[in-house]
Amino acid sequence: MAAKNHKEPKQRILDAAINLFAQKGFAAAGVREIAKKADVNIAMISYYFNGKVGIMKAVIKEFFDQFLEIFSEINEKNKSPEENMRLITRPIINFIRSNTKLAMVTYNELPLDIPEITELKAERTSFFLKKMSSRISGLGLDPKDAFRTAVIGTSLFSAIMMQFRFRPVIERVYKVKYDDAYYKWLEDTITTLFLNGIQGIAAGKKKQVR
Amino acid sequence: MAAKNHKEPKQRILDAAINLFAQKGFAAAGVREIAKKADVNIAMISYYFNGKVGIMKAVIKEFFDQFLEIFSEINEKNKSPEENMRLITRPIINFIRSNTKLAMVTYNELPLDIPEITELKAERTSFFLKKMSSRISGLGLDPKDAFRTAVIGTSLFSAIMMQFRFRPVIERVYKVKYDDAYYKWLEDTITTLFLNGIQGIAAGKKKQVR
DNA sequence: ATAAAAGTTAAACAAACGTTTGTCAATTTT
DNA sequence: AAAATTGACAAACGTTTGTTTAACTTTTAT
Repeated sequence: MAAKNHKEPKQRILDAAINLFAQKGFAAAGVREIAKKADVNIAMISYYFNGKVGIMKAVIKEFFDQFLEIFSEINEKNKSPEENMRLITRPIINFIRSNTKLAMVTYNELPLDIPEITELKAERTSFFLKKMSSRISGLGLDPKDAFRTAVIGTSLFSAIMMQFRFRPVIERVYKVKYDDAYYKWLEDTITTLFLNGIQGIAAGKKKQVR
Repeated sequence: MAAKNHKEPKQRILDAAINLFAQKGFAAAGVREIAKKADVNIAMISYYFNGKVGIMKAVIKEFFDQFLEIFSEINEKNKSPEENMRLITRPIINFIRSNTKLAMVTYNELPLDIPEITELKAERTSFFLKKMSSRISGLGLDPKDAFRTAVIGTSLFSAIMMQFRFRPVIERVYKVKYDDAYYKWLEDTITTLFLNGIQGIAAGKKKQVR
């Protein structure tokens, strides 16, 4: 139950909190539970984070800081549309795969009202919105139509996120393992889906059935 | 603050709970707050729902019961692919529009661990998964590839859901109002996006910019 | 009209909540 | 070596949590 002690206490608290927030939500995870899992005294939470919501602030900052760094900066003009689309889907999938709980906590708590965090959330979310919008507009859409590209960009992110949120059900119902092969397949599927739609998927019969 | 008294107490509790759950999440919403908003004594919650999680059970049941009823039963063979796609996107958008908070509560709490509800969630979610999968497979994809159509179906639902979860940010950043015109435009956009992808959207220049 | 059932209430329950206090050990600075 | 700062701890703080009890009123059934 207790955590590994080879990390700094502050980091141990953050790790434990992310795990518990992902499992039961921010409000349902108690500070005693977090402290126990982090193998740390309860008082250390206020000492390092100024209270429970301070942890959530740190979580949100960490997610957005890391996420906004994942894209290679430029869309190469000489690459195919599919390859350019892949340059968006791949980093998103890989990032969420490596930071599943961090992403799920942030995604889950974003629409919820936590008074002390409202400003931080609004600021980071609008930045996220613009980033996704600009990445999508590099695919041949009108850059002036930022609203449309924002809707598409958030749809893409949410669609990928959904595969992680529903992982337990999907694995059980369709007898699927979330392994390397699956993530490769998911990248292909999402890429084709968002580039050419369901008709694009139906046309590409070369893909094997899973 | 207090609710309208022309409804039955049980329904008032449910309405108040859905509103508060949507605003701050299940765990953060207290029974006293719910009772106050419903204009009902606290004890009535245990009386009608056997406690707080009983309300959540009722919420989940209501969402899935209502959602699984929205689709017209058959995909008409003589309609265009776009019209058949629209027969999926339109009811989803309309339903979430009319039941935004109910949908947001369910969507938000689904991945979270609430011990007494695990079974109910699993059962309903897998049913939801299969329903979405079968609807998508009617669009020209191989019905035997249920896993692929499930991924597409959940992506579609999540993409639409995202537009409601991010509504405050989107409205502010892009100066958009969520009115009839917006929902019509959203239906067009999501329909084209999932049927023909971003390239389909880029090709359809007849659509006006918002 | 009488009895039984259902609905409603205020008050109290123990348990859990997040935070803070005061004390002591360890480290760093002077 | 002395002083100051930082890190860590057990214990207690006052609230708030979800639930239940017992008394009471209203409605329904006999």
